[in-house]
Amino acid sequence: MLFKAPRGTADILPDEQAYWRYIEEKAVAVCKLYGYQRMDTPTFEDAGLFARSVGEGTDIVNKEMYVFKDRSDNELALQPEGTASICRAYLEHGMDNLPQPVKLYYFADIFRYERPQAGRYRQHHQFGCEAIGEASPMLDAEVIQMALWFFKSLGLTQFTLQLNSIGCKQCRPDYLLKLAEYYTPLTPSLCEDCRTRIVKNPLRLLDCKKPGCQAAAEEAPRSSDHLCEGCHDHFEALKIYLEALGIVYGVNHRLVRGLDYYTRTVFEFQPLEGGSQSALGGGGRYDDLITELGGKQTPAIGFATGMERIVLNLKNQGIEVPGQVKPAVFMACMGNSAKIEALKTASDLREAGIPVIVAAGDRSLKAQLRQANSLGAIYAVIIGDDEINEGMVTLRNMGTSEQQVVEPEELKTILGAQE
RNA sequence: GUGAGUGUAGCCCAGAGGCCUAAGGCGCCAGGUUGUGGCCCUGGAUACCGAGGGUUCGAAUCCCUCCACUCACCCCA
Repeated sequence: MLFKAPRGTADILPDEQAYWRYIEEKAVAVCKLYGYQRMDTPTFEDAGLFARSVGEGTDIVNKEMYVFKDRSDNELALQPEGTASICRAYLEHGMDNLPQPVKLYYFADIFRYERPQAGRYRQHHQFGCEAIGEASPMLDAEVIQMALWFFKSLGLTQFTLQLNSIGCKQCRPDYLLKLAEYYTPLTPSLCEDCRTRIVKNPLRLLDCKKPGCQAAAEEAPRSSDHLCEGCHDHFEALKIYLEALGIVYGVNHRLVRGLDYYTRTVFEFQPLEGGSQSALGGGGRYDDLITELGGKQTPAIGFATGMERIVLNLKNQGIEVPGQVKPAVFMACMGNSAKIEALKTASDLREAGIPVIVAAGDRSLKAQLRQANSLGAIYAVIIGDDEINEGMVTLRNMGTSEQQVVEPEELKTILGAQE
C-alpha cells in the first residue's frame, strides 16, 4: 500500500456515519432550543492567536500544536481548540455591537500532536458552544444544562458532572501563592514534574496522578476556599441555580483545566467507566480572553465535546442510532435496449422523489437481484426483452416475492403510494 | 516525550524453523434454471505473511532496525 491515513487520523467510513449524523442532529436541535447560532471559522489561524489565548506555557501550545509556515512565511497553526477562533471572529466582525450575550456554536476539526490512543487522535472533531458578553452565573447554569440536555438527548447517562471555580485574576495569584507555600515543604515527596510545577504552574499540581502527589493534593488548599468576594458569590449563585434545575454535580477541588484562559467556573463531564481519563466534554468561563485578544472587557463562557468520544460512549452504552435508509427501488435490466429504458425509468422515478439504484453493467439477473437483496431494496424493477417488447416493466416486491407487470407510467403512482 | 503489547487476503483469524507453492470463517465473484434474490450446495479471485537487513542448506515462524497499530502514562475532547 502506497499511502495510509496519517497517524492519529481516521476515516469515518459509511458504516460509522450514522453515529455522526445522529450526534450532529441532536447538537443542532439543542442549539436551536437554547438560541445558539452556527458559526464556522477557518481550520487554521495565526499561530499567535492560540499562544495568546490558550497560553504560552500550556502543553497544547508548547508541544501539541501543529505550527507551520505558508509560502509567504506567515506562521500559522491548525486549530488546537475552538474557542480562540470564535473569539477572534467575534471581535473581527464587531459582534460586540450585537445584543449581548452573543450565542454561537460550531463543529470544528481540532488538531493536536499527541500520541494516539483510545478516544484520542491527532485530528478530532468537536462540537462546541460559546456565550459571549454576559457575566451572570445564570448563563453558567444554562450552558451546563444545555450540555447535559445534549447528552441526554443522545441517550447518554453514564457520566458525572464535575464542577469547580478557579477564581479570577484578582484572587488567583493569592491562591497560587498559598498553593506554592503549601507544596514547598512537601517537595521531597513530589514527582519530578510537580517539583517544577511549584514554580511554573502550581494549579497543575492538583491534577497530578502520581500517588505521592495525589496524597499531597488531597490536603492542599482549595481554590474555592480562596475566592474573592465576586468569585465566591458567583460560584454560590451557580450552585443554587444548578440545584434549582435539579442538576446533580460534584465539586472537584482538583479540577483545573489545561487552558490558561479559564476563570471562575470550570466543569467537565466524565464517563463513569471506560478507558483512560477521556472526558466527554468540558468548559468554563473565560472572562478575560476577549480582552487578551484586544477587545474590551467581555465576560464569556463556553463548552465543547469531542465527537469521537461521544461515538465511543454511544457504542459502550449500546445506544442504537437511526441507521441508513434502505433504497426504495433497485432497477435490474438485461439487454441494450433495456439499459436505455432503465436509465429513463429511473430518472422519471427520481423526478417523483423516489430513490432508485440502477444496476449498471452486464451481470445476470440472478446477480442483479442478489445485489438488490443485499442492499435491502424494497422493490426491484426488472426490464428485459420481454418487457421491452410489450412496453411494460416487471415490478417485484422483494419482501413478498410478488410480481406484477405494469406500465412504466404506473410505477410512480404505485411506488409513490408506498412512501 | 515514556512504557507495554501487537502487525498473515477487504474483515476476523490458524500457523510457533523445513510437510506453507500459507489453512478456515465472513465478505466478494461465478455457477447449481431456459430471465429472478434471501437458505443451501459447488467453484473461483484476493496474502510478495508490516518494511528493510541478518542468522540458516532452509524463515510467516529466530535476531536486529525501522514503521504502523493498540493500550497505558502525560494531557485533554
